[in-house]
Amino acid sequence: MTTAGERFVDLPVVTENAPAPQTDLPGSWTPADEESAIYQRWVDAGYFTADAGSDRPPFSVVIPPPNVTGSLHIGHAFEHTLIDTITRYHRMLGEESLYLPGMDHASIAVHALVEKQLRAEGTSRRELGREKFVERVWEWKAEHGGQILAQMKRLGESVDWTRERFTMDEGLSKAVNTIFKRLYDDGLIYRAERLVNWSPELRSVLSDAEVDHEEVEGELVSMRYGDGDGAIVVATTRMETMLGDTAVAVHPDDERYAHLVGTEVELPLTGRRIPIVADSHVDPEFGTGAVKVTPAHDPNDFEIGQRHDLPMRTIMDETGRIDGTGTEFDGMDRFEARVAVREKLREQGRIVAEKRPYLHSVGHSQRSKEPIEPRLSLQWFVKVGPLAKAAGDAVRDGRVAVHPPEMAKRYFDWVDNLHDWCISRQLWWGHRIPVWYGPEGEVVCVGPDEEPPSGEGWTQDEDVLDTWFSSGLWPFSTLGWPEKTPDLSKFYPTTVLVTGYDILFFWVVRMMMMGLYAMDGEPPFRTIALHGMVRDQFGKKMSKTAGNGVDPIEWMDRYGTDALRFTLTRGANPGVDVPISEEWVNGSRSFCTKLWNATRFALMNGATVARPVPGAAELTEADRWILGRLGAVVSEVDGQLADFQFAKSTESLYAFTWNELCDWYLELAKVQLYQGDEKTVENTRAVLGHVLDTVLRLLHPFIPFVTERLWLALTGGESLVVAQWPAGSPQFTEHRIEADPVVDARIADVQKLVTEIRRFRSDQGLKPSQKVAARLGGPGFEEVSGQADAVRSLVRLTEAEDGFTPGASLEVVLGSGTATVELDLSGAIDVVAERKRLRKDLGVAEKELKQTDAKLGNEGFLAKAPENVVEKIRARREAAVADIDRINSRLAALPSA
RNA sequence: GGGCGUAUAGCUCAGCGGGAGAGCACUCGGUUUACACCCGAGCGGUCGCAGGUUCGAUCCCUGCUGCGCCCACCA
Repeated sequence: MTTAGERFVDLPVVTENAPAPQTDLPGSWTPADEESAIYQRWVDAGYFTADAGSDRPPFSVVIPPPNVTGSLHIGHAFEHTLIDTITRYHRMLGEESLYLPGMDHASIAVHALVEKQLRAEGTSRRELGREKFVERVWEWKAEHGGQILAQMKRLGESVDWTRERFTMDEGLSKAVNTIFKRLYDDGLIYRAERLVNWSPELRSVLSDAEVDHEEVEGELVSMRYGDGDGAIVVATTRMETMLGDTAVAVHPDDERYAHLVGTEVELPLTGRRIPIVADSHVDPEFGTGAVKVTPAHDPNDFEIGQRHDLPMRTIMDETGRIDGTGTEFDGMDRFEARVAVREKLREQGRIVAEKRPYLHSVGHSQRSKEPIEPRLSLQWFVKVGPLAKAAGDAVRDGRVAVHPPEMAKRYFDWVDNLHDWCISRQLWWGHRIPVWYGPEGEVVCVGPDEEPPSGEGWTQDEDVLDTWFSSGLWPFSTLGWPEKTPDLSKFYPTTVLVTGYDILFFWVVRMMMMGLYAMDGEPPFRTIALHGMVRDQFGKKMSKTAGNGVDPIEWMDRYGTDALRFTLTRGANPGVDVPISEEWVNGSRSFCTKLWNATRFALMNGATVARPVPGAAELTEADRWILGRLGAVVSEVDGQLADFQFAKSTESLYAFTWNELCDWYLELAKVQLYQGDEKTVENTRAVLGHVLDTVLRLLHPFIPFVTERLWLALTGGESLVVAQWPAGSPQFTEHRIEADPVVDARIADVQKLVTEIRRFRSDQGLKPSQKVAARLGGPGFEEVSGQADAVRSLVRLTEAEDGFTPGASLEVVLGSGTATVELDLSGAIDVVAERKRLRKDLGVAEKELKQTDAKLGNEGFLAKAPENVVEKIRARREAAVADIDRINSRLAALPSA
């Protein structure tokens, strides 16, 4: 992504409707009272509404559509904060920015929810019938759906509410239908009988992506098929499937069984005889080296069955009950049957061995959590080969960037190994498959503007499409595709997709495939920015069962939205998980308060943006220092934000605001404001105004509310939302004061001097507020004498009067030389404390001398190290020697205890 | 089973070839006229273990160990 400097566009200067600047602020920021009004003002002003007709360069991003059933959890809050931060950044850069909101119809999740309600009412979706059920779902949506949208307002998201979309909207349904028809006509959608992932609870097929593998405790049971010489022992974790066995397989090279291959063995409990076949898939090392083969209920066995032309015996109905085996087990649930079959075989003395518990991995339905059942079934599939290749190539050839780049490998792993995608679901809520079957077995795929075939015997396919089928179209279906809308031409491809690495496979790959296909090779986004998962303060995954889940709404209530947003972005390194805890949110609130108070101080002291900052020649060293630092921070933050380095950019801003602006500049400014001449006071007010104005702009994408409130008070501008981003803008670069190394060194010396004096005072047990008479001098002090008043003020020293006799003295080594501080301590100094401190310093200096000596005595080092490094070490050694001398003479001068 | 990542202060993490850093926590001192949601000072680490490359390794390489994640059809 480019930075501001390269892509700056002028924003119109708006002054109408601008409130007058305030000179005073309330004592504290109360987010709960102000946020909603500020948000409403933004919406009313239309700041978030993108204009497709604008000639500014576009920026667009679509929300990863949350489930209509969902409410805002911490993961959303995180993702949405990042998206909103990027969007606000681009909007301030002057780009025509669209952040498009919406929701996903979440087929399976909605079924689960509404069916649960129906159960509570003593009915079911099948009793209700398809039409009534779907009606019922729409009612549910109207009443309870989309809670999350209101919560997004709470989070301050600058989304374009005029463009809100839902995957079941008319327009989006049309997009789904259009692309289905096109894929069908291109031969990329087909119907086939396959062994699929079946969820008995949903009574529907699931795609591979909707199946999670979990380690579970089962049992591995070995049992004997047949008797006498022809007997063979096989092992299984799923006893009940033996009812559907149609063969036993052994490895072709396995000599133990060579004599049995080609023979038949009697399958217990059924009376059927099944063949023993040789297949190289079998691992002779595992178990007995003989495998029971159930082609209709196991993917491996299915393949073995195909190779050996074995019959497929389906032994379960769609609810997972044993069915059609003609045994006593018919009608039993699969788990019930598992036990029953085992016990029956035990009675017959066929159980040879049992291993319990036996840990193995079993596929579970992601939604309903029950173990999936492989099942032979007629379903619709997308032939992903050509689509996946295009999706891979788009990243390979750089048309789409993956951020962080390491994640691209994972992306390739997926697109290169994708199996055909099962898209039909035996559900009712969703986009119904637009295929009609005729009385003579005709199959017609009906396009969006076509009439379905009429007449006797024509019926539409009962199934709906996988939810991810419509989500895959999201980046262009939401912009009006298949119509050629202004939105589509202005905002497609979207600039960036921000999402978690956990759905790279699920969703991102699908959008890539669909986008490239539907939009003639134009990818759906230029950059894929992947973020991590939110975790608790110990890095543990958050979950309800672990009890470490958190409610972002509660935190926003308690600490303010900005505090939550700032905490989330502070932890957001690209692709890395984010730990969060309430303590840290509290810390972020402190930062907002600090910012508030700094601005309040500035306003109380007449800070203004009305007067431009004068040139460097008229400014004090402190002014030039803070302005130089400000310029550096502007560039830093701009680069980091353009590169999705959220954590680094907030860290830069935090450190600058707190540790430089507040801790040092504001203190130095007090001296200028209270003791300076009129000119200095005016200049200081302008510098304060400018620095805060800039910092508030930089912080606005992260913490929009408090910055808006403060900026309006400070500048009287219309709104930060549409204010200019400082980097790259002429308004800011023209008068920019570059960092000056001499000035920086001077201020660094002031800081060191102040810190050393404070340390001395602290060691001596002086109360921080107690004023002490002192004489400052020495060659080093001469250099910083311009800041003498500031130093005295910062460490509570008063000017020594004539005839002053120091009780203690202190030497501070500065970059420009040594400064001496002589203090009247109104009595003897604490010799013990002082000696302790000096000894400690001496130890540090001696260690330094030893280390540098070792380096400088090393010939290899002198020969091969770069000159500047050697110089640095020499300087360090000299400084250490000087320190040792100084400390020793101080020690000698101390009165003995 | 395959792949990826990670190991730095009590906690969460930056740094990634030449002097160990931040925030929080902790200790001490503070009602300094923006801020106790604050200010100042301080304590705290042989940078997972073992080798190697280098004048020099927390940083690069190899191995080991721990942790995390993703993928996977071990009956």
